[in-house]
Amino acid sequence: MKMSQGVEWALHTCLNLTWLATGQAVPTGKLAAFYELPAAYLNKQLQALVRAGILSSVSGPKGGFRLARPAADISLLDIVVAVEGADEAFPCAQILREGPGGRADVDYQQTCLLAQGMRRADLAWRRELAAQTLADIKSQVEKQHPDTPRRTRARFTELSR
Amino acid sequence: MKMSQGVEWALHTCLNLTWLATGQAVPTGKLAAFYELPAAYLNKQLQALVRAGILSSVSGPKGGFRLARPAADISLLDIVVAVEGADEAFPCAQILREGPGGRADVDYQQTCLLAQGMRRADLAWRRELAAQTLADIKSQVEKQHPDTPRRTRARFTELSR
DNA sequence: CATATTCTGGATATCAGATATCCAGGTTAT
DNA sequence: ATAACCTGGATATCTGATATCCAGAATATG
Repeated sequence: MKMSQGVEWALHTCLNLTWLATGQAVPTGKLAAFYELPAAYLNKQLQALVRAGILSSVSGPKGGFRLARPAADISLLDIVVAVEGADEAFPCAQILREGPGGRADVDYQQTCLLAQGMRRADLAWRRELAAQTLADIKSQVEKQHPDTPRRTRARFTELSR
Repeated sequence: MKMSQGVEWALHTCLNLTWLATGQAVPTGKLAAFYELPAAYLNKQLQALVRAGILSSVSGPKGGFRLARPAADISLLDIVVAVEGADEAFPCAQILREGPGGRADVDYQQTCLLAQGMRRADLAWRRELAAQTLADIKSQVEKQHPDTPRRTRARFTELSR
């Protein structure tokens, strides 16, 4: 039941991008150096975020990644789904097919009451993640640490590559 | 973000046990044959359920497993935690330590606002699972399929080993 | 136009955990 | 005494996450 590490990278990277001028693109190298992450692998997550429409990419010198839409329109769920995939955590393997009265023509993923119970929890999880946007987190951080925007921008500037 | 297959096995196995006389113990072989599962591996999950106090085991001939407490006192969360472990799905790797102003003496798992947002969703998930007991599921099933108790007992009887 | 920078996507290697099997040893009904 | 059954450890296999590399395309700059 572990979520991949890439989710944390993606969340923090997207949050950092909220503190930059909207037009400014940041290359993978700088985004990775910010937290000393492996650049080539972080790039895979960034590509997933681009495919999901959360980031947009720019090729060439001065290229890189930036948020594709306002932070208020990006939920934590958007980012998690982009990196982890949209599948539910509970894999209903249709175990009931093998049980007494099991029938091949029934979709137990839908009818199995245990699967429904698990799905109910899964939906509550998604609802909670969808209710929180990057803009929410951003403003919470700025309230607790008012110098974070300045420090983040400064860090990106000083990172050589 | 996939949950292990064993969770589904454990959930259905525990549910099936709610339809047996409370004193009756069922050996691993029968529990596995019920859904054509690998017995030796299912046994590992059963052992985990015993350690969690959900099942109790009986050695020797006529031995096996039975519920250790009333179905109303066993939540879906109890079973999931017993098999999957109690860890949160979101692994906060303390990424902020490497960022600007990161300090080694701060527990970012507690203070990081993104980690808190993920934890909020995790708690909602657990709350939803804790609110559903085996007794709830059992009564829902019996409402939709009144012959399930009889059929389940019959299946256990006919399974040779 | 030439060059250097950067993204894209595929191929590949490595490692951890899930899945699965087996066995030696302990318990207990008959 | 024997056979059925659980326990826990050792081990094998397979899958997915982690990680690296490279060839090709896009583009800013001089």
